[in-house]
Amino acid sequence: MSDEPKDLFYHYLFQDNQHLESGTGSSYNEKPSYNNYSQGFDDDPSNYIMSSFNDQSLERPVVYNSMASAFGLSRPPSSSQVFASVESNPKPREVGDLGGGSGDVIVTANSSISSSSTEAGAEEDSDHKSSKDRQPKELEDGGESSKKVPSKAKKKGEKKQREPRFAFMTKSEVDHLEDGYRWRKYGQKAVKNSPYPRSYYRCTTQKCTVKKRVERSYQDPTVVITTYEGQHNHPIPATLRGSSTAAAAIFSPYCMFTQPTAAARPVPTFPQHYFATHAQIMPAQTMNSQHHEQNPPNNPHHDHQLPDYGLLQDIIPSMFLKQYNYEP
DNA sequence: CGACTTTGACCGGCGC
DNA sequence: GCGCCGGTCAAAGTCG
Repeated sequence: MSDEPKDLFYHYLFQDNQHLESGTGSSYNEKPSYNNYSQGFDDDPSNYIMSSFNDQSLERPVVYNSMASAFGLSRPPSSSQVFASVESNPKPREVGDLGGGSGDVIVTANSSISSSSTEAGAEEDSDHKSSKDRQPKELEDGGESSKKVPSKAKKKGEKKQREPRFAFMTKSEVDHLEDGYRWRKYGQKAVKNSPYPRSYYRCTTQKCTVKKRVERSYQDPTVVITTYEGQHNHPIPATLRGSSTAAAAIFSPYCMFTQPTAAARPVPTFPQHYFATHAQIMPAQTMNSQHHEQNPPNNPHHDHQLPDYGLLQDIIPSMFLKQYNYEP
């Protein structure tokens, strides 16, 4: 990740999501002011996560079972508060960058969501297995080690194709949030200008190429940025080691997010039940004020102060349904 | 013993 | 070409 968002253009969908304008990319300077805990993202390059709402057909999509199924991605992590953004069809670029399109969705919700990865048959492939054509360190004299070298990968000049990505900014005490899938950590890197490392995970299911990155915002350490890349081509594992998250997931036609799990130890910021049945897109200003109010999470009056900004399915372009073969 | 994490090395893209 | 940086590999270590 770089110091600056480079060529990124982004567009905050919640600002004009009334008319569902396809993001043509407002400039970097037009970003809105943010609330306390998300203001860190303003300066965090990781925050410049795009979604490409370039689809022309913006007819109302059908009900989603979950964002995961809608996008064919992993479930968002369990947590009390989640900001999300989508990158649908990213142009080839450095994997570290989160940029790509335009349009940004911020979703707040409590907790983990229902699962159901679609059989989407994603564009299986690719870049990860072939990613490297490097040689093992010690292979010179053709010892047995040379066998370890898998293959050659891509032809030269062939740019990597990036899987669609979905990023969540989550207020949570734990870095790696339980999301129902099993992950294997395959790397950790220090993040430039951040005291917090970035961890790289890969889905442990065979032939599943989904990856995710987890890092903590350096400006607001209470916020975790989780980025999913790719689509699961399998259901959530029936049994999850040390957790019953998968089994505990609540499936509702409208529900993306379910009750928090103990594993996630979410920080209670919103009323626990408020988002239980509605995934909501909320303007940044709203989150702003809510945050500044600092109402206790279980204040019953607080519930009524939360305006309804509509359901997620009302603003997500139908392109995702098509792209990921989602069948309602 | 298998599954998973840690960690240093390596690779490739990109800017200068 | 060089250096920086993000991403990945894979050997070694850890854990249950």
